[in-house]
Amino acid sequence: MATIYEVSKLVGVSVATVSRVINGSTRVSDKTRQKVLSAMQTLDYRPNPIAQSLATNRSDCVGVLVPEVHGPVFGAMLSGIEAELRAAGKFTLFATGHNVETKEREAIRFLLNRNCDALIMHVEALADAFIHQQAHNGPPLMIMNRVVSGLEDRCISLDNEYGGYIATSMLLEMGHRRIAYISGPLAWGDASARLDGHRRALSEHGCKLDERLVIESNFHEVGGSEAMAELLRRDIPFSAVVSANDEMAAGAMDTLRAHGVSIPDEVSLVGFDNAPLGRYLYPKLSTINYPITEMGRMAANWVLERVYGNGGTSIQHVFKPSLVIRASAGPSPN
Amino acid sequence: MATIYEVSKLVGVSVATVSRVINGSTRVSDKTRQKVLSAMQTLDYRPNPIAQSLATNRSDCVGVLVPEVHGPVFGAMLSGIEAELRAAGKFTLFATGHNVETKEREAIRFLLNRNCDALIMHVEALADAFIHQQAHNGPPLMIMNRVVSGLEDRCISLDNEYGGYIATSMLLEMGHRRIAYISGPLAWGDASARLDGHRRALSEHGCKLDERLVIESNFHEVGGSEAMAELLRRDIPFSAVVSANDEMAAGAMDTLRAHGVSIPDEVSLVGFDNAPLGRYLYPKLSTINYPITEMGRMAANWVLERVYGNGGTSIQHVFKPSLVIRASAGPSPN
DNA sequence: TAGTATGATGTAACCGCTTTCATATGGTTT
DNA sequence: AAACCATATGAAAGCGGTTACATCATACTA
Repeated sequence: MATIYEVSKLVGVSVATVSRVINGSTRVSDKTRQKVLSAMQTLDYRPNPIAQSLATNRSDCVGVLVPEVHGPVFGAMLSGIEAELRAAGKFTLFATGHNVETKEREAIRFLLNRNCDALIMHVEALADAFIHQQAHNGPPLMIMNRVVSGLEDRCISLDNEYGGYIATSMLLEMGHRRIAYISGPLAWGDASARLDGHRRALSEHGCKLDERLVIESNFHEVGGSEAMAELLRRDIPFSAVVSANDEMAAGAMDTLRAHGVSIPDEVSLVGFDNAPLGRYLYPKLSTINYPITEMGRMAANWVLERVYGNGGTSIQHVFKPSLVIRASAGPSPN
Repeated sequence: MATIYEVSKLVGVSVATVSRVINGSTRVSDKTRQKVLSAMQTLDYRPNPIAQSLATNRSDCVGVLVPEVHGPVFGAMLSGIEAELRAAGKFTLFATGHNVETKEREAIRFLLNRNCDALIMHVEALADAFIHQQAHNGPPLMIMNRVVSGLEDRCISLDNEYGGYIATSMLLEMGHRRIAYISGPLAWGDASARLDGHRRALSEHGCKLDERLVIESNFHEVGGSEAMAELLRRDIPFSAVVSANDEMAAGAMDTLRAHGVSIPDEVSLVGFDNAPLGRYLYPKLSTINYPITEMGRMAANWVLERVYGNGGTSIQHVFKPSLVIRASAGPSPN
């Protein structure tokens, strides 16, 4: 690989001048610039990014920390982030944290080790205090799907409460009155916000919440399945169920079918996230759209603007979910 | 951030000695090593990886090029790669190529720009010739899901022919004799190999292939749906269908249901890939397992061994698919 | 006891680029 | 014509490490 020295030698100028051409400085005469450019072409010269990084103390790398690489939500988020960053010539470095505190910590260390210019992270296990500290010491931070108080301008999140609200509202408007709810772990902010939305919808429609119809589960398919089994066991009538994510809805659907309950004729079902799997279920799952790809893009744009001074996309911190109406929810049978 | 100079100053040795400690060279006395280590601790010193890269001409980054970041197959592959590389302290840099030649080329350039020590790529659009050239000039290459002749030792792939073979064999053993086949684009190696396996199974069981029951589609859900519609339109009897991937099987299932065909009572259905979606379909999809995560791990291990000299995992180039038996396939009704 | 391995450490060049500061050149202004 | 300015370019000092080579004790050999 040719170096800047060879280019400068070929043209007969100093490396400083070549560097100026590379970096688009105006302080180079047109004639020289042309000669340098053509020499770069001739030698198939490309600046060594490592050397540039060392000299400028920038790496052009953005670290992305997610619980998992795969799965509908994180995959889509990564997709959005990668697309934006690459379009701007920046590199995406990723690591997984598996929602385990030690692993998340270690992943951050790992990414910082690489001198990332910024970090975009989706962490569940780390305490707010740690995030604050990180935000104040390290490189700029963008936090996904979580609102850390005092760092609101660094967070991009979904209005989960509103999502829970519209899910339940839709069912109420279809005439349902007894609506069960399968929640995620209430220790997690998104899960509890979604449930809050459910509560608000009920109360705004003058419907009182029967606590026995709320089950806290774990966001997994099996959990949803078990939660539904428990609901049926309790033998309290309900004509609709909201599940705080699509995976649990899939499990719930399985259990309902196993019990011979027809969807949506006897029981309506609404999920949350608009994961691809919802389209494969039978009947296809009504759900709440979670614009995670755009949220990823937005995070990337924030970084591009804030760290690299590219463009001026105005940044949106809170995204609104929306209804996705499919076959699994219908009018109340009563 | 502390530098190696500050460490050397604090201990009162030269930077060379500190560097030796960092790199685990034996040529340092125990006493000195201890002093250096504790000074590093005191200063919270971590070597600057950029500077190390510049000096050693290694980046500790492995570039990964996939068509898409999300989706069941690539997500799972990335997962395997990232896990292995990170365990070894290497960084994963990724880029997407969208199966478009210009984009794949550009992505490679992008990754090489970053001085990746190795490349793991899943490319569809690039010609063998280009890959050969890349393999001979650039850093070590690992090619996923494709066998490039002359570079077999750089490829990790699935025995697609065998997968097609066992899918159809299973149906034959269940008594099916008229088996339709929905294929992926036959220009792609994996799609045509899968169909070859189907052919072999039929002929080994003394069953002759009715070409009218083979439809070339596009690996997408809608394509599968349309292919099935076409099969039904042709009105040639069949009691089972093999789909060359799960997505098309999902589409096919939809169409069958829309036509009131019961699965598996009237028609058995088998997919390919063992994507998560298969578990969500109703009835749950029988399919062929594609051990993509392990293949990703294997690729990463190859890189670790070949490029970084870590460990000696013996490398497996061709993986065998296996049956996943679920509800969508049953005995022939005849 | 002089001669010689051997192991620990230091010196300094180098990796490829950026950037500050100094210098040269030619054109304006007065 | 002297004084001044703007502009293009070069020289050289970093950035933070690695490593070939030199040096210096120390211990061992004969």
